[in-house]
Order: sequence, then structure tokens, then C-alpha cells
Amino acid sequence: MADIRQTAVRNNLLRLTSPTSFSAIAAHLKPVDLPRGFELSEPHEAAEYAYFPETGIASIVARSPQGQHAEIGIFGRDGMTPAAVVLDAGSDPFSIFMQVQGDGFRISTELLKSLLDRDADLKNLLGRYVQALSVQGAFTSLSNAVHHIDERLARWILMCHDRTDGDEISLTHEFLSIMLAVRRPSVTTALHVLEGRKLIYSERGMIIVRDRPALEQFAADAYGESEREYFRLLGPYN
Amino acid sequence: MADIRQTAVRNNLLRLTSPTSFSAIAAHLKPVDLPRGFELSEPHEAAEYAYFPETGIASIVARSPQGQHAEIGIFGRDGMTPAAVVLDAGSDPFSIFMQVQGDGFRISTELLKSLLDRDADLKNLLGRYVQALSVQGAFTSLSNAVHHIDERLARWILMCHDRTDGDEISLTHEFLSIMLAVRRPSVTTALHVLEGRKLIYSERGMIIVRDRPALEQFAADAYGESEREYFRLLGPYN
DNA sequence: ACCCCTTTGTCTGATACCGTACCGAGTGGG
DNA sequence: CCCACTCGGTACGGTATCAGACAAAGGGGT
Repeated sequence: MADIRQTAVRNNLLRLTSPTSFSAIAAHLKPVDLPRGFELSEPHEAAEYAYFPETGIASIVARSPQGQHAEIGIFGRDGMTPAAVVLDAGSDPFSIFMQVQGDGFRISTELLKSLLDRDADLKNLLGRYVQALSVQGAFTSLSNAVHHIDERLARWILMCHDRTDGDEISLTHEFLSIMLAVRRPSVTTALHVLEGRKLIYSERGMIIVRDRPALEQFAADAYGESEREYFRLLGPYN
Repeated sequence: MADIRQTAVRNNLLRLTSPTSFSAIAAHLKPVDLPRGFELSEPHEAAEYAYFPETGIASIVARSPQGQHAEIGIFGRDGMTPAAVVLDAGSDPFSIFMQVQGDGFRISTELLKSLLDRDADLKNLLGRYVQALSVQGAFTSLSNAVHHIDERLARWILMCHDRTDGDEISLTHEFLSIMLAVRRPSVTTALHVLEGRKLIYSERGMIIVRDRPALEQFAADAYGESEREYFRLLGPYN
């Protein structure tokens, strides 16, 4: 495979590795397309590959025995999967799949694991990411418990916006309803609220951020904490 | 300090360390009382000590900027704090405090950190615990999103019961309302439901588990997944 | 015994969200 | 160009939970 220059990489974790760590990893990274719906990891199965997205957004979803589900976190070029590699856990009980199409790199989990065992700095870096991710999950939990649907929707749009290049985010109400663990019609009405306040445009299969500062203000209490924690641990990712 | 024999220890993580790892840690462990309300870690502050409870229950709570709060996880003799030590993160944005009085061991975080740097097995062990904890958080998130208050209450009572010796759990409705992120009167009525079904007794400042199997059945979809994940990673803890 | 304070029980009205159903509008394939 | 299918909008009744207030009950201290 062709050489990968660290300065050309967009994934924040890969950018933050030391040059020596990077070249050790880079030799095994393979560029991959990440189409919408692509499964990065399946529940209770050891993933064959670890992924570092360059673009696009992936979603981590927990499912209950009776089939209820809720999103517990998202990541794009700020993250990687699976966290279980970093934590010596083998697998995890989540579905992780692409929600907004993109691309990135993959590496065999076995290989990554052995690199981590020999490279404490790298392991610490990914450890900090795991913390950022679980803090994100914690605030999702809080949000699910105490915030209204439109605020949670605003939070969610902001988190996606952080991880995309333009202002356009391509997804359906159906999809959003799964992410927020609400009914599909509730998404429709919540989107109308945001649209009515001129914070976004909403089209078929597409949400366009129109006034980001106002959107942040609207999300208010729901957005920000986990982003600050990421920044503290790993700096900016866009 | 007196010698601590590993076989006499009740904390599951300490029990699972290799004998050599254990003796390295044990030399620095100091027994401590953990009274109700004791702060194991404060938000955004580097904890001075790591704690390994032997008895009692601690609660991890996330707080939003506007002061809303919700519990994202609990642990007792199954766990330790802070996870941030394991993940090279320094601090985390949560309040962690004793909810049911108990006792345990503490060790300086600095010391634990340096032990972890030299002992990969120990680091992996605690890594697996961190995964178990964040899975617990994820299912809390799911539960907050989709389950009714009485089911969530049942789940919560079961999780506490797992971590205590008898069938008595000592806490007030006020406390429970914080944990479940609901109004206090909602707790009262939810407890009445469980009591009416003869699953628990409820007294002033005290909940007594009366029929655990039936309680599990009642909690149904809300309870079990994160416990299975803990078991897979770290075995039984009671 | 009394008082005070904590804890628990209950009420009333309001509302956010649900379950379900149905229909219109956009879109892509033959 | 039309059909089939996906996606989005809307409506209706029902209910879980909220917000806030107040009253009763338990328990400890002097």
C-alpha cells in the first residue's frame, strides 16, 4: 500500500500519535470506504478490524434483550473503534455502524493490540479517547433522562456538525428517531421547531445547519460538557 | 500497616490480580471507612486517592451546566475509582460518592499509576473493569430513554442488591430520585407498585428485597445485559 | 414529653410524549 | 411517464411523568 503521510491524515487520533508510533501503525493501515450502514463492529463479536474514520460519522447503539435501542455515542474523525481493543475486552455488546457515509483506515485488531502492548504512549492516547467516549455516553445518558426532545435533537445535530465538513448532514427522520430513542413523528415535529426558529433547514433526507451559534444556544444545557472533556484530553478535531 | 491477605479481600478486582501484582499493591493499600456521602472523587479534579471498596455502594453522577443530574453508574466491591487513572486522563467530570456506607482500601493515584505502567496484567484487568463500567453506563442510558420509572427502579434495586450482603438497602426516596433522575414523589409511587406486587418491603429510609427472582422478572428488559458483560470480563463478584 | 426536622404520602392541573394510523409528497426504476 | 416505494407530515386519544404544594408520620435531642 502507498505511504500515508501523517500530516495529510485527518483522523485526530492518528494525527496525535508520535511520529514513530505513527509510522509503526501506518505500515498496516489500509484505506477503506465506509458506506452508510457499514458495520464496524457487531454486538458480542470480536471485531476483525479496527477503524479510524477520516470522514463520515459512526454510531454506537445499545440494544436491550427485547429489542429496544438507543444511541450511546457517535464518532467520526475524532475517534476510532473498537474501544474494546484498548481495554483488553475482546468485544462489546454494541452495534457500531456508519450513519453518514465516509472513508477511513482500518488495521487488524490483532496487530493493533500487539502494537499497543509495545507502545505505552499510543495506549495512553487511545485510553484518553476511550475516556472521552465514555464521557460522551454519560452525558447522553443525562440528556436522555432530563432534556426535551428538541434540545436532544439540537445536541445531536451539533455533534454531527462537529464531525462533518460542510453544513449538510444527510439523514432521515427514521434514522434520527432511532438515535434519540423516540418516535419518528416526534422527530418531525422537533425538526419543525428548530426550523421555525431558523436554526436549520430541513429537506427530504437532509438537515442543513443554518445558524450554529443559535443552535448551540438552543441546545444550551444539553451540549458542551463532553466536547470540553474531549478538548481537554485530545485537543480540537476540526 | 498490617498485612492484607488476598484471600481475605472482598473487592473483586483485588481478588483477581495475580499474587505478585497483589503484593505490590497491597503494600500501599490502606483500609478506610467509607461513610455515606463520602466523596471519592470530585468533578474536574485529579483524585488524590484511588479506592477499592470492600462493602458499601458508590454512585457516579453526571451534572449538566444548569445543575441537572443523573446517575450513570454504581459500583461496590465489584469495582474501583477513578477510571481516569487507568485511562491516563487525570480527572473526569463526574461526582463519585458513597451512597450506602461501607469500607474499603485506598492507594495514592500516583502510586497506582506507576504500578500500572509497570504491570501490564494489572492494567489490562482494570481496563476490563473500565469496559464493564462503561457498558453499565450505556445501558443506564438506554434505560433512561426507553423504560418506565418502576422498571428502572427495579433495575436499580437489583444492582444495589448485587453489591450488598443482606436484603436490606438503606436509602431515602430523595436519594433514589436523584439516581433515577425523576421527581421524588415518582419514586414513592413506583416503590408502592413494587411493594404492592410483594417484590420488596419499603420502610422509612430502607428498602428490603423480598422476592428477588420476581423482581428480576419485573425489571425484565431493563436488567441483565451489563451484568452479563461484567461476568464475561471479570467473573462473579458475589 | 415535647418540639423540630427529616422523610414519606397524596393531590391537582398541566404537558410532553407515546402508539397507531393514514395520507401526501418526493424519487427512482422500468 | 407511471408505478411503487420511501420518506415526511399530521391527527387523535391515551398516559406517564412533571411541577408544585401541602399534610402526615417517624425519630432524635433536650
